[in-house]
Amino acid sequence: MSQKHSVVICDDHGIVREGIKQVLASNPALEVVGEAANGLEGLALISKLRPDVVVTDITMPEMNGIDMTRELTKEFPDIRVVILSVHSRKTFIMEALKAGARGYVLKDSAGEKLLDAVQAVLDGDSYLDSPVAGHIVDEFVKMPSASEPAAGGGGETLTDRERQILSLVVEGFSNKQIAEKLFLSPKTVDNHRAKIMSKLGRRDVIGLVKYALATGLVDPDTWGR
Amino acid sequence: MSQKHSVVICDDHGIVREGIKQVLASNPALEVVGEAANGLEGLALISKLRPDVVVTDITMPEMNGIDMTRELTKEFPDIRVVILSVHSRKTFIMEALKAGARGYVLKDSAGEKLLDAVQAVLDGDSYLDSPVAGHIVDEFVKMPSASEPAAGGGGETLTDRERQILSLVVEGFSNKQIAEKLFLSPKTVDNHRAKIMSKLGRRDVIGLVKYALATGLVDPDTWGR
DNA sequence: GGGTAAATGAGGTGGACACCTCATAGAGGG
DNA sequence: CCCTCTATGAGGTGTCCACCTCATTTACCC
Repeated sequence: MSQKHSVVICDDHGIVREGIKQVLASNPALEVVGEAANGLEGLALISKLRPDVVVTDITMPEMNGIDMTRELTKEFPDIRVVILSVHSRKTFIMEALKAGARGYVLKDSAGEKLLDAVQAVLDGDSYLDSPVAGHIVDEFVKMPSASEPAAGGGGETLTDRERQILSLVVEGFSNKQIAEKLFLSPKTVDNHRAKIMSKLGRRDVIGLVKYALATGLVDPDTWGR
Repeated sequence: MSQKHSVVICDDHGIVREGIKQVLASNPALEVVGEAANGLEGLALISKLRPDVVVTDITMPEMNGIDMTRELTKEFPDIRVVILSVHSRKTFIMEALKAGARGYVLKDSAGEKLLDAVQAVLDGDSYLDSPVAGHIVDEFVKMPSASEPAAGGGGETLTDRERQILSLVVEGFSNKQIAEKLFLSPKTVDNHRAKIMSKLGRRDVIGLVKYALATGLVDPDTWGR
């Protein structure tokens, strides 16, 4: 008899975490061992707790769910990630899967789908919500043998670090604040920033914000709070 | 004892509805009698079921939660409405209260607050989540006299010129470009800009962009590219 | 092992901007 | 008629940032 499978939940809204917890509770083989409100918190918690599965939102302050997933699967390839998001756009799904997520469920869907997804990734399978699966199929059909899709739309691909810093810039943090947050020199942040702008062909912060909103790096709905 | 109080839930995300239901289930005096995924559905359902309380999101397709509340309280003044939202902006809260909502809880908050809010409105009271209450207090403090503009730094009314310049700033134009466009001295634009920031209590361009998007000064859909 | 890319960091320069005071001129209200 | 609000403009100061070059370390790939 195998013991319970541990789950960590990441979402910036308390009510949503509550909902996920309650949904997962209906499967007695699952145990929620921790919760985090953003990607950075999540990473810290997960590397401490080493859960079997992580259920995470995409749009979160500090660090988004996709960047977190990317870090996570790099360091702990055994941990399965299920993305639970409001976004059904192809770019999100592609990014999430490339980052290493094995499950993708829309928040519109019933709780049962989340349970199925968690079960699937625990079995080593993948699970895509049906509207999501449709988009992915479209994508592969359209792709002949492309080398690099260069997701993010703009032109060049940003590195992990660059995306992370970009999202902090767009949140409104200054170079100095970002440097303190990430334990870097302000000069390093400046350099990353310059690289980002050169890659994206933008000349100011507003251009970066537009890029971030257009590509969904930040959520247009909750960003403007 | 009195019989159970009936509740209808409106939210466009299944998982969130699930969460709300589970939270409310911990109070045995409450019974969720129906769910809707948008305001129109909600209105139809509510006029059929006549629940004691409605718990609703703001952002929903077809009809948003505030418009729904307005219709609702006009037709059925006895039905209490609790808003459950991600938005902590004053404008949302004020609109919701003016529309007739008696409770306002942020999704960031713990589920317990929602239970308290539902209990409060059932008792005929009002309930405002603490960060929300803070904003409302700001609003009333600001009202009696505008003699102290610098102190609060809260939301004040912009003049036409200020709004015009703000929208150009948010579009990404520099002070110099705006000056040329409006046949002004760059210094004048700078002064307006300073006044705007002082009025809105923001310290950088990103703050201005957030304000403009949140208040609809620029169109979130077309702005991003 | 050499090439390439990413991440880190430093130096310097100029420009844009946030923040301050001050001044003037017109519109509107008591 | 004064008083306030708005719009216009100027002066100055300091900070942050965009843009440049250069250097080091790590890592991955052929």
